[in-house]
Amino acid sequence: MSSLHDTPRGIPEVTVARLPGYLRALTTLADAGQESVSSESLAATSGVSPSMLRKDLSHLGSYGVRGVGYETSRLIAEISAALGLTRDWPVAIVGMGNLGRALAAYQGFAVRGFQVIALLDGDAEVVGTRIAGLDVQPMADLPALVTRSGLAIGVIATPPSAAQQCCDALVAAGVRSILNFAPTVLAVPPGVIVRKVDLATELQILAFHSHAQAHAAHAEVKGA
Amino acid sequence: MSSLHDTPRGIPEVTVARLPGYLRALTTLADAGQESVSSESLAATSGVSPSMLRKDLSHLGSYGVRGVGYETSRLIAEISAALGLTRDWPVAIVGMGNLGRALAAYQGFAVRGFQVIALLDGDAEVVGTRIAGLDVQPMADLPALVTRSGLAIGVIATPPSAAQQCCDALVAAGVRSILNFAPTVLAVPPGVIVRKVDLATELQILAFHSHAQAHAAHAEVKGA
DNA sequence: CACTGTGAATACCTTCACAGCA
DNA sequence: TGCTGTGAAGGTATTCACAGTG
Repeated sequence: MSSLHDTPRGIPEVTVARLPGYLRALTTLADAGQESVSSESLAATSGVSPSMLRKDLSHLGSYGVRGVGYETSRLIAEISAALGLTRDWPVAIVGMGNLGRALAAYQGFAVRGFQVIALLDGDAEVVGTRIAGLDVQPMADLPALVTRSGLAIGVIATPPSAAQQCCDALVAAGVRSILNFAPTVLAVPPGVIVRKVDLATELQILAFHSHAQAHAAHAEVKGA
Repeated sequence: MSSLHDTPRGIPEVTVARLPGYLRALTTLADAGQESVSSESLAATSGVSPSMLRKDLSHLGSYGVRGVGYETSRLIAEISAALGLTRDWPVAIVGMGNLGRALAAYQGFAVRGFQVIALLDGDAEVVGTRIAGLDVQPMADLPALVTRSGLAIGVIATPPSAAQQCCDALVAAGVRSILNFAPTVLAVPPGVIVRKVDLATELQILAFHSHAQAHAAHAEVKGA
């Protein structure tokens, strides 16, 4: 029943990755005053198929009502609980270059429960400067941040050459969840989870499709 | 043989998504002077299994030498060609809020072949202001950008409420590849490809794992 | 009756294991 | 001999189709 791709609580990784989308769709519906929603309608809003939505939700439990649908507020509560959004998650950003500063200034982290509590940099020149209302701290402060502030999530925004070293420092301090913006493959011990965000990769994937399409269009013209 | 998940040239979507990673690993190796690399070594650098790497590369053709490995420069050329990186891809960013400005300032787009040629905004107040060396243009300029500059990739960095409208404008102007930073599901006609980058989603996935781990640790303490 | 929850079927992706070739 | 390229096997994810139920 449970497999290698299942998470500790038996929820498949792919399902976990889709839950935030459902949560967002539900929040939108709830804000609009909808108290109940069918799998068909919620699936459409979330951009997935109704059967996939139902299968995903079935991993959390049976929170729907047959013949009716899902109670919006109930489902929001259940998904939030499953994702662990009932508590706050302190975040630290490591690397105050172009990207790090952009991330610090961008208010996208200030969503439900996530808060940037510290900015760090390995360069003594940068430490102590003030960015987006926070004093940049040295890497040596990491253990104290974990102990005192419960830091759980680290964001790596360093150049690729420094990423592994910063990752090691985060892991050594006790951070178990890392969001990596550096274009590098990070090596981490078991139990530490890394997710990667890479603009260059995304653009190259888009380029492939534009390229393929231009090709196809050209072939069509030649064939006609 | 070919399936629904295959791209026009018969390369599976998952493979396309991994090619940029191989390309980066290869570039690193080439810069270090390595002229040849085995699937085992390249796979390790790219963070995948050797068999997956070989299967992926086999979709592009037979560019390896049995008993030896892959010639670094040759493979770089072949993957670049497959991804369509042999030409330039002009990019426009739509939405000059917090995120859009951060993206415009961040030099992450300035990788091989990608160049931000225009910044756009729907707000007349913002149009005409200068950001990161470019004058912000009105949305009405989109068709001309596509015609005159060959704009092919649009980046949406607007608030979610404006995202669909901007997406429609991009599509109407002829843009077929969209990178969406807004937390919304975009509806697009067939032939248009959308990729999504969402910090909130990434953080929530990480929260799930931290949460699950805290749970597991707690259970262990109780059980002991 | 309408819609959920779920076994069964299908499609897809990854890994295995080895044939084939420099 | 050593490593690639690939059919076959195994495992995962998605869709189908319908039994179950408020």
